[in-house]
Amino acid sequence: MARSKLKDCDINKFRENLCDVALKLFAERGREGVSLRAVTKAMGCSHTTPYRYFESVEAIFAAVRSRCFERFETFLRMRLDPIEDPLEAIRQLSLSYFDFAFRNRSEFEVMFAMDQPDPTLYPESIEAGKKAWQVPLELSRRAVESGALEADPEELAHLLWSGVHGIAVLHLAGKFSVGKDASELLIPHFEALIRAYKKRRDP
Amino acid sequence: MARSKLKDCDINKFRENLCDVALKLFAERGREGVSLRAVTKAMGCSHTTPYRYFESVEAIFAAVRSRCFERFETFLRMRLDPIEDPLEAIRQLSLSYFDFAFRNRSEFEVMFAMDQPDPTLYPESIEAGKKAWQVPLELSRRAVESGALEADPEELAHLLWSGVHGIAVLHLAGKFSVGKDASELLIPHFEALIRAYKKRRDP
DNA sequence: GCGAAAAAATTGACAGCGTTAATTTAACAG
DNA sequence: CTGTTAAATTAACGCTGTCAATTTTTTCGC
Repeated sequence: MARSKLKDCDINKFRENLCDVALKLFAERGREGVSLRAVTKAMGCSHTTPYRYFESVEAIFAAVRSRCFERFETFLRMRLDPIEDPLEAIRQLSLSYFDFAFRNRSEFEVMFAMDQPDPTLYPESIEAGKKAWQVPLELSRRAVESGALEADPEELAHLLWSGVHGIAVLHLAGKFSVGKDASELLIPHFEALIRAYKKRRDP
Repeated sequence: MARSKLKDCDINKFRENLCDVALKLFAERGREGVSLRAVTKAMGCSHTTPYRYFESVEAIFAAVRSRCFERFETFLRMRLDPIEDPLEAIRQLSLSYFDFAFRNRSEFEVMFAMDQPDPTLYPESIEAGKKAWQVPLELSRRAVESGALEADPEELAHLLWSGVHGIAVLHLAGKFSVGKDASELLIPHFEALIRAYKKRRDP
């Protein structure tokens, strides 16, 4: 047994505090403005202190990523839980997903950036992502079980998720600068998906 | 008139050469391995020379981005042009889009990263993006005009694009690590879109 | 409580990054 | 060849993450 004088509680306290500060800086300065040195300065400690609690700055961002996924999931559930009608809930998921991405841009970026290190290195981060993924999955299951849609719930959830995600990231990357606004695509996407998986009267 | 001794030809020569080297480094070392200093070292000039031809490293990446979009468009057209059937072409677009993203990851990242500077600062880059965007748009138009599908071509193209794009970026971000493989989603996505926009016999 | 041992945090240094200013080299006209 | 201008270079600055050496703080046996 490692005779560490550092109790788990203290470790987590520091890590949580660091993540809190990082999230605050995200909101204030954006992703670019958040570095190891910037965060530690905001915390009031030296820039090497985190190395006692994290392996590297990548590990730090992985922890922050987990927090973001938790916040993301909470945000979605808060909006979707009150909605009873399964299809209306799916519609609202699209809008809420985009809404979060738009209003918490930095968090969204750190969650879904393409230049992440191998996620399997940070299981905690994967776990948080999986938990958030349950939201669209549960919604799809509900829609299928209620008889509103006819589909493999997992496939439906994947298409719902990736479709909305594509709209969100293309918007954030500025690729919709011409023509349609991204938010105008959310409803057509929702409607097309419903049309594609609507239960037919007679096959 | 600016009495610059630097002919436009020479300017473009340098810029093109720099982009070529950057693309080569992309393939060799990935996006992370490409910096101003790394590129200039590979070119055999000092790290400040590009400042005579570009305003900043952001401007450099904007130029590289344009090149990537051109290569992307060429790649897609090469695969799609021989295909006559409009629906089969759309199917192939999904596969080819993903294929490019998977095999030219760094280029795809620099094209679609969420942390890009305001794209309106680099009109050339926007223009290249718009040109590539014509590919799915033309395909959608063809599918509608041929009577295979019934849709607003622009809306259809947007949903086709964003759907496939979402699958690609979620895959590259490692968010499909559990369960389904990304490429298994491309066909369901294609089929759902076709189902949603298939012309009905009797309305 | 005190001194020794261990833990935690700090400082200092390093290589890399983008950027700017000062300097040197190259090119060209008269 | 000379003087002027363009082009490229070197030097420096502040920033980044990381590692090693050092100092401060905490803990524990006596």
